[in-house]
Amino acid sequence: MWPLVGVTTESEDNMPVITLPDGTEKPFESPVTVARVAESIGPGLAKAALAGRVDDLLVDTSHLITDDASLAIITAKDEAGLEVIRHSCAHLMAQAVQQLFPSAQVTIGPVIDNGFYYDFAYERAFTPEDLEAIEKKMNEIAKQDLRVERSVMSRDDAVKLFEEMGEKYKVEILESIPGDEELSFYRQGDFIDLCRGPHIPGTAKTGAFKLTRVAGAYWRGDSNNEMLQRIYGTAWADKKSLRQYLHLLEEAGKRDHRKLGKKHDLFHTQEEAPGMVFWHPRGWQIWQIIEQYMRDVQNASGYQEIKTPQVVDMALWEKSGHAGKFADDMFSVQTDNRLYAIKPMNCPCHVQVYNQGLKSYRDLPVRLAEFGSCHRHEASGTLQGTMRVRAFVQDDAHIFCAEDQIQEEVARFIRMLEGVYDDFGFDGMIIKLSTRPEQRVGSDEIWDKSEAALARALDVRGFDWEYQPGEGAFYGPKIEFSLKDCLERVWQCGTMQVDFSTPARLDAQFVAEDGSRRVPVMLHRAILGSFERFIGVLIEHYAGEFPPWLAPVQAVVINITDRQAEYCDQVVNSLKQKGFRVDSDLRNEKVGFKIREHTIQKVPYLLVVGDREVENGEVAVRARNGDDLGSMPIEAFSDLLAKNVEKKGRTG
RNA sequence: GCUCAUAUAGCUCAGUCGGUAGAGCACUUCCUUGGUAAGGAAGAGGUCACCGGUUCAAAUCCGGUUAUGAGCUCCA
Repeated sequence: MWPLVGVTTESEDNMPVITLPDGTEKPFESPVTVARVAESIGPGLAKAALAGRVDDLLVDTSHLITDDASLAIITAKDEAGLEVIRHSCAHLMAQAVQQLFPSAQVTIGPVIDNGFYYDFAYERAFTPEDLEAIEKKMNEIAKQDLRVERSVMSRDDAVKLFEEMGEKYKVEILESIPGDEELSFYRQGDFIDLCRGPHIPGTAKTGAFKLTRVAGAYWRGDSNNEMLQRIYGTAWADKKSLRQYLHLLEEAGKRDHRKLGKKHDLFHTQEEAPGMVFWHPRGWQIWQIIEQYMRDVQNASGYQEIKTPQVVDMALWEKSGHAGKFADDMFSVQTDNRLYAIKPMNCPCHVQVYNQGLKSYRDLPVRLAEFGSCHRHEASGTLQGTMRVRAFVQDDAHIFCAEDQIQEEVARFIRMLEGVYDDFGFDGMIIKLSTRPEQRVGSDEIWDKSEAALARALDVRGFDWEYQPGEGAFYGPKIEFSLKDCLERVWQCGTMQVDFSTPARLDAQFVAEDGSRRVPVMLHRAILGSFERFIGVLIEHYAGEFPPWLAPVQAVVINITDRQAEYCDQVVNSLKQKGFRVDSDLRNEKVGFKIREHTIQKVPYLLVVGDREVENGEVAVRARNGDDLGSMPIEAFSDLLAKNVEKKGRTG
């Protein structure tokens, strides 16, 4: 918390007065700036002050307070202070880059999670060696503690100034701002940048920073524009926080699903099938567990499972509108002079199933689910492990319902999704509601209605959620439910989309109460999203240490000498008959060796069998955290495991 | 698709100035039958991603292709 100070600019004897957090009043000599107030409270605070919050406005420490106000001194301990540091680091970096590479032009440099970046236009890409030099230069400038000064300028003066400096990109930005606006600029030494601020008072207060990587980025985020050089950095209040963050990154890297997928023998990919996954026995085991779990959940929630063709005549995709928009991203095959698409999605096929037989309003809602295998030719640069692939299976379902059923169906779906994420051990989901894009089908009235229905359904459950304006699909708004991977990257998994367009395009109908033919609304929805992505997120979430109900191998029976081999086989068979996933390890190795190996493989339980256990009909149970659970009869272990694997699944 | 980087044994990686390839683990065989995180010995294993160029000589330098990674753009 920062001290919250009341500032009265004019008291009876014409002197400003500040009221400290403890209530004491202090007369104050004009002028009242954030820095001087901090100083009057104490030298420690004066040194720590990075910015101020005057009423609700973030300002520099040099800001002059002219009216009665409440003032908070912002330090590095505040989230807002950290943002100021990061933003100032971006300026510091730009200054360093221009000193080292005078022909580099500046563009923009915002604050992001954990740090900042700045985009430069330069004749070549920056190298890791450049980064080192830039970071060194930044430290030098920081040491000089240059004053950071705010100034204001008219737009036209600013255009002139930046034109003289040869900063084409800045001029372009300035020219896109209305001419009558007065703009603020920040100068530190020889560097000046257009910026709202606030910024730190001097370059020595930039905290602890490190440049992390270079990357290309399009000017104005448009792939038709030239590519700029983006430098990313991370910045923190102090060295300790920076170290902690770097350590976190390192640890997170260890649970990368690609690394663990190899280590635990779950899957692989290879050059012959880019963006497609070869699932190994253990990985496929996990897949099947999840698929059966989802099947149970869906069955309990009123869904009917179907299966539709993989290869469908292009005509259907043209009718649905997908070919027009995504033709380049579809795999296709030409056979017998007929052009087919390998299905990129399941919806049109589900409508074909719905369309069989005339439906009555009494039949609605119809909920059709499919573990639908889809192929999309995603751009090569977007592929990533199992998270973004070209062949994937969705836990897809489409709900055909009447307009007045949307609300209830959405609410019902969200309950189901919450239960599923909970069962998989996820707590922090991120919810976004994407609204109408510029290019869309359907009337504004319908969009109003469906956006409101989705928003209401979220509010009813009391969720935190955000709008993503303009990000909806062309046929309707959508809710996206995302989970985070170990690197805090956000992956969209669940989705709920309202579609007023596809059913009509594909001639879906139902007979209403009054006997008229009407078009149902279609809800597209998925909880896992794709199995590939969801399993990838799961691997990272659990760092490969799956809970017993998901573990591909739940227990390994280990003998000490050859004498117990036969008994081990009996143990494995009896546990397998109960439906558990159990392996034996009868290799001619020492117990310690085998225990080490299976512990590294994160097998939940190791069952050690020596002569003693054979004699008593027991197994010695060791948990994967190293705990010795003692010897127990096989029955007792199977009860223990059963308790740990309690049937997951909720009814929506 | 764009920018940059990377590609060496099944895996993780080393390979200096351009001179015909190396480690650990894994694998095979043998010895060892050992009670809770690595027992010992021997052996086998590589067209250095692919195609081309420079050179007396290329894993190494250059160009292209493919794949992968980071980011950007995209994501029905």
